[in-house]
Amino acid sequence: MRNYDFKAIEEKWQRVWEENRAFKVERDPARKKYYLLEMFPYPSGRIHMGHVRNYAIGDALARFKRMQGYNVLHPLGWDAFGMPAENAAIKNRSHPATWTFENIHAMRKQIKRLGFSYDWDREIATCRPEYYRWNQWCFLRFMEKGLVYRKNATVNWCEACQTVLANEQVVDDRCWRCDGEVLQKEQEGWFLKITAYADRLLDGLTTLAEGWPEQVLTMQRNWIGKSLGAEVDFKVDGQACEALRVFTTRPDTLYGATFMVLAPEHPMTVKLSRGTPQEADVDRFLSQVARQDKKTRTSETTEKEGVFTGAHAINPLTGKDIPVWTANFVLMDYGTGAIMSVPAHDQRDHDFAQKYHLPIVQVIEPPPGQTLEPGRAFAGDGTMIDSGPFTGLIGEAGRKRIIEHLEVKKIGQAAINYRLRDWGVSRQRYWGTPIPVVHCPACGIVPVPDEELPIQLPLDAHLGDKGRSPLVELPDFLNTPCPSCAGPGRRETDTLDTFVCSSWYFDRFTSPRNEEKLFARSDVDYWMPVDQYIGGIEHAILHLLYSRFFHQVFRDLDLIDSPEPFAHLLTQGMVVKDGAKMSKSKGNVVDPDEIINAYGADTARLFILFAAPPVKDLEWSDHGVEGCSRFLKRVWRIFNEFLDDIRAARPPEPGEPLARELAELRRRTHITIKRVTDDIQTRMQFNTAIAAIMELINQLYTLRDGWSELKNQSGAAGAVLEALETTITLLCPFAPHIAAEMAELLGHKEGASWPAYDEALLQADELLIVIQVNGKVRQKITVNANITEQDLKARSLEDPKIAELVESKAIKKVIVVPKKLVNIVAQ
RNA sequence: GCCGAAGUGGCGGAAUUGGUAGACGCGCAUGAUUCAGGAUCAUGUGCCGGUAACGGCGUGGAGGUUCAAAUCCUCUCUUCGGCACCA
Repeated sequence: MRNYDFKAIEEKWQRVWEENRAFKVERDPARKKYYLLEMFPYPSGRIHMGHVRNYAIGDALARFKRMQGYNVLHPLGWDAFGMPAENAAIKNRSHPATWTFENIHAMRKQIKRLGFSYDWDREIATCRPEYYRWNQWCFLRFMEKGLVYRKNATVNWCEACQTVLANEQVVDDRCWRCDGEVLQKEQEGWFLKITAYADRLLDGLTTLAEGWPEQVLTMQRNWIGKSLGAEVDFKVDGQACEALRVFTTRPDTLYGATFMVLAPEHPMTVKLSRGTPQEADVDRFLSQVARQDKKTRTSETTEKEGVFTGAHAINPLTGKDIPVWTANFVLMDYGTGAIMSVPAHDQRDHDFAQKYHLPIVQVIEPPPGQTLEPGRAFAGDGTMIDSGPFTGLIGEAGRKRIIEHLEVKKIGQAAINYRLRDWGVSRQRYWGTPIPVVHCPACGIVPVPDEELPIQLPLDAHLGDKGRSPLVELPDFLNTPCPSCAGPGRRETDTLDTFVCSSWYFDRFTSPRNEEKLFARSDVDYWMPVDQYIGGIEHAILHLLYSRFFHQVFRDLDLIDSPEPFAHLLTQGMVVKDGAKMSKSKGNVVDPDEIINAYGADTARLFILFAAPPVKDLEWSDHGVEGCSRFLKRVWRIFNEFLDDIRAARPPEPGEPLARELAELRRRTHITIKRVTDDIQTRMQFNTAIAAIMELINQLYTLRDGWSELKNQSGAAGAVLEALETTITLLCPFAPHIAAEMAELLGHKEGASWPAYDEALLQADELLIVIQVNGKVRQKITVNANITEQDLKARSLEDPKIAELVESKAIKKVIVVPKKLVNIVAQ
C-alpha cells in the first residue's frame, strides 16, 4: 500500500485544478447562482492563520454549494492601496507598487498551496488603474448627486511622523508607528454625505435580520444612532439677537429646563458674554477647553466643567429667566451645539446643576413602582407634573403634544438627529486613488470629465514623512488645464481613503475585466447580492456600513437591483494561542507555511475547521493538528485496505437484505450524510460535520477484523464501497486533495455531486430505551423499534431491576417519550 | 456605567425541539505488534467510594418551574468583546 504522500497528492491536484481552470465560472441565467465571498486581504506580505481560517470556511461552503449544483462565484482579490505599503517603501527606499506586487505574488503562492477553489481569472488588485479609475468614476457620480463636499475637520496628527493618521491608526492616543503623541488638527478635506442615507441604512438592517448576526446589526444601529425629538428656540433675555436653538429628545421635560448650556465652540458663547462681567471667565474657560484633546473631552469620566456666560434666556413654556452657561460636555457637532438642561431628569444635567448650585425642578412623576433616588435624576418616562396645560400627560403622548404646541407657536418642531457623521475620505498620502477634480482659480472646483479617467497615480513620486501628499511636488501631475475654462488649474493632491476601494469590489468581481463600465448590469444583477459573506467582526461597522452606503447610492444611480449587498454574513472568531491573539510581540505566531510543510494543506484546513465552530475563537493546538493528520492517514489506510475488494462492487440496492453489521454500516453511512449536510447547510458548524465523518470511519475500522469472512457475504463489498465513497464525497469541502485522489483511485472523474440520504435507512430496527425512576436513569433496555407505548410501559415495569426499585412504592405516573425514555414516578 | 456574547472533564469542544450530560478529537492508562523507540491497532478514561455489581455527586454559584433542566424563569459571580457625556 502506498503511504499517504500529502505533498505529492496536493501538488498534483493543485496543478490539475490550475490547468483545467476548474473553478472558473460564467454568468448562466439557466442555473441557480451562489456568490460566496471572503473579505479580500490587504497584501501585507504573508498570510496568517486568520486568513487560513477565513478562506477555509469559505472554501468549504463554496465546494459544498458547487457539489449541490449551484453556479458558484468564489473570487479573490487584493485590497492593495494603503499606508503600510508607503511606510515600508519609505523604510526600504523602494516603491509602494514594488512592495505591494511582491507581497501579492508571495501571498498568492501561499494561498494556492492551500488548494482553495477560487476563480483566479477574476483576481483584482485595487491599486491597478483598471480598478481605481472606477473609484474615480464613482466619486464623480457621487459629486453629481450632491453627495460630496469639502469642509474643515478635526484629524489625528502625529507630530513626529508629520502626517495624518486614520482613527484606527491611533492606539491609546499614540501613533501606532512611532508611539508619538497624536494631536487634533483642523484640516480641509473631502467628505461623502453618508448621513443623507442614515435612514435607509437603518431601515435596511431590518431586512438583514435573518442573515446577519444580531451583534453586528446592533452595532450598526448604535453607530447610526437615530434620536427622535424636537428643536426648540429659546429667546435671549433683553437682547435682540437670534434665539438659541436646542435639540432635545425629551420635550416633555421642557417645564423643568432651569438653565441652558452652549458648546464652547458655539458662536453665541463668546457673543453673549461680551459686555458682561463674565467676559474674562468665559475666555479663560474657552482656552482651557481648547487645550483638551477630543478623546478626553468626550470621555464620560471627564469632570463636567463650565462657566456662566453672563446672559439669560427665557424658557418658552414657563416664561422664566434661565441662565445660559457654556460647558465642556456639550459638543458642537451633535444636534445644534446647545442644550436645555433639565437637571431633575438627566443625570449629566443633574451632576452639573449640583456642582454649580443651579435649580433642580421635578416635572416628571415616576410611574408606580419606581421611585426618585436622592442624588439621581429620573430619566425614565412618567407623568408630567407642574407642566401647565400638559400636566397629567404620560411619556410619548406628552412629547407629541408639546411638539404640536411648539409648532403652532412657531418656536420649535419635531426633529431627528443622528450620531452618524459624514465620511471623511481625504488622505494626504500617496498610495491611494487620486481624487479626480481640478482646482481652478476662475471656476473653483471642477470635476475631471469621464473621458480623462483614470487620473493615473504617477509612479515617480518622492516619498517621505512630509505631512502632505508627495503629489504636490510633481509639477507634471499638479499642473493641468481647467477642464471647464482651459485656464491653468491645479489637480487635487489628496487621495481617497482605501475603504472606498473595498466598498464596491464585490460588484467588480462580477465583471472584473470590463473596460467600459465599473460592471455590466447583466453580470451584477445575476450575481449580486453576495449570498454568503465571511470575515472578521472588526469590520462590523466601517467596511460593512460603507459598502451598504455605496450599494444604496448605486441603486439610486440605477446601476444595480439588489436591495442589500450581503444577504448573509458570517463573522468568524479569532485564532488564538495560549489564550491570546497571535502576534509577533507575544511570540505566539504559528506560520501557515510551516504547518503545510509538516502536515499538508488538507490537515491544516481540517484542523482549523474541526477545532471550533466558525463564529467562536479558535485555540490553536499542535496536538490537535496531529490528531487531524492522524485522521486523514486513517482514512487513507482503511480506504487502501478495502480498495481491491470493493473496486468492482456496486452500492447496495434500496431494501437489499444485509448482514447485521453491514446493515448497521449502511445506516451509519446515511446518518452521516444527513448530519454532515445539516451541519454545513443550516448550522454552519463544520466541527460536528467532521466529527460525524470520523465516526463513520471508526465504524469501518470495526469491520476490519472479521472482514475476511464477511467480504464473501452478499452486498458486503457494496456496503463498504458506499461507506467509503460517501466519506470521500463528504470530505471534499474540508480536505479536497485527498478526496480527489481517492475518488480517482476508485475510478471516478472529478465533480461528484453531493450525496442524498435514504430516509428509510436512517431508522434502526432496535432502539435503546432509557428507564428512569423519579427522573434518575436506572436501566437501559433494547426494544423493537415498532413497540407500542403500552408494551414499552409494560416492559419497563417488568424489568427486574426496575421492579425491585419500585417494589415498596406506589406508582403515581408513568411518562413515556416514544423512542427515547420511560420515566416512572413512584413514592 | 450601558449593551452583547460566553462560562460544561486534565484540554479543544458536543448535546439540533426540555428527555441517556460529556459525541468527536487531544491527553492519559493498559494490552497487541516491535530488539527498542516511533508509528499502528485494540480497550479503557467526568469526579468520589467500591475488586466488582453498584451507589453518590456533577454543566460558574444560589433559588425556582417541571415527571424530567446544560437547555426555561429570578437573583448573583466571573471572563471576553463593543459602545461610552450624543442632549
